[in-house]
Amino acid sequence: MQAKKRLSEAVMRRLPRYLRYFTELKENGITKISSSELGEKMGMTASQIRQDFSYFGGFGQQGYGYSVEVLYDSMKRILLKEQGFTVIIIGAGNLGTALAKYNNFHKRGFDIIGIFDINPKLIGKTINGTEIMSIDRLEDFIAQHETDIAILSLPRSETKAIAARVANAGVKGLFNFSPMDLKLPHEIPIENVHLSDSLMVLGYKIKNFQEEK
Amino acid sequence: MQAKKRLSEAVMRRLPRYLRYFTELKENGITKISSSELGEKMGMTASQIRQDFSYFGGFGQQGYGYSVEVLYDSMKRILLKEQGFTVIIIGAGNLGTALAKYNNFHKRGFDIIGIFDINPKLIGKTINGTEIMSIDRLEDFIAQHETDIAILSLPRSETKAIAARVANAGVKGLFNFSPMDLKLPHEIPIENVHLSDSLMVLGYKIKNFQEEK
DNA sequence: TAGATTGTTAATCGATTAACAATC
DNA sequence: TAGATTGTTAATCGATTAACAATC
Repeated sequence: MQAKKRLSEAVMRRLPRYLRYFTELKENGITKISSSELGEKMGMTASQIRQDFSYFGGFGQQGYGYSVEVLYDSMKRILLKEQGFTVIIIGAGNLGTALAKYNNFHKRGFDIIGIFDINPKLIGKTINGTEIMSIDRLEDFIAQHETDIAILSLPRSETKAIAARVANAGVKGLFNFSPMDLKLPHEIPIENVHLSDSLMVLGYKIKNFQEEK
Repeated sequence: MQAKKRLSEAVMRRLPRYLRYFTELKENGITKISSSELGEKMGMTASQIRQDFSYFGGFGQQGYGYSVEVLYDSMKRILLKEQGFTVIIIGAGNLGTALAKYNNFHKRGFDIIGIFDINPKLIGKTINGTEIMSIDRLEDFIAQHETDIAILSLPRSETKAIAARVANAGVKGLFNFSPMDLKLPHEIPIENVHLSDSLMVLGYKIKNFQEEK
């Protein structure tokens, strides 16, 4: 076991997928697995799996394989925070509302503690027990409730300004749904979900898949 | 100008981002740009941009740079279909409804021609002018309306079976929102949007970003 | 102990960057 | 024509795969 170089982006993006598979194995009562069995299941090489795990010092035992329990616990510890992450949603439109009601976030340890909108008609209503507040109360709320993540489900035109406000107020990371590359002066981690981009990639693949036949 | 080897996945995934920037340049009335200026704007090297474009034979003129008009038209032609893509949404829950109302898909040439659900209370209602139909009519509808893409915004437990049904019925690609890796017997292009995975990546980045300071 | 499978080092493959000749 | 900037070839970098010694 040894400390290795900084985890690469490629490996990091595979971690949630590992966690999904470990959860499934656990639920199915499987207690041990080898890198080659896991590779078969996940559609990747055994070598890559062992290489990935070695970034964390390795989770297995030579000659035996991996304990699913150890895999699951280790990956959870690596990816999640003990107390969970606190999340606010800014923009209670269709998408914001859908995300507020999306149960998988909560299951994974992401707790929605506040929702904000500019529309007076929405303010005061609740979604899944969380109140929609005026965007004016944003800084105030963040000052009073430690907030890890702000989900930005806003019109493109509003996104940059609101992103700067929450970053200044002390939010630690942004989950952005606007079709733009968000860059901030005050540097914090940002994850962009570009739905139209993904759909266009699919469209391109379809066009090419057809042509190949 | 020459036909080159098959476009790599990495380059392909950058194409929608190029299109976004070309659209913006056009809207701002900029008519020409060099690879170094574009690289600066997009946060990538001029070399990578020229290399990427060369997969399509190159869009520029030596000594001059690139015509924004040419860039925009070329990328649109590469990514989109003349008549647009036809899309159905399966699952009219919170997420499905939000996607049906999401204007950016339509702007990019993806037209929602049908919505399906199993819930009798929803059937017959319309979202943005599109009727919600019973899932029983799925095969029937696809047979009558050429359907490029099915968006799957369904419970995890339903996803696999419905995916197989639409693939069999002749849909050409799947846009899957369930937190699972969809594999089908009948091989067609699939794009997965794993929102929880992305959020976990953000969580991991936040944890590490904090530690580094 | 013998067999199995890891963790790690080495080899390969692919993607990005640098350099430069071609040419507008 | 001279200057600029492309398209492309070569060099570098990083990620994946293969091989194998360590060891349970």
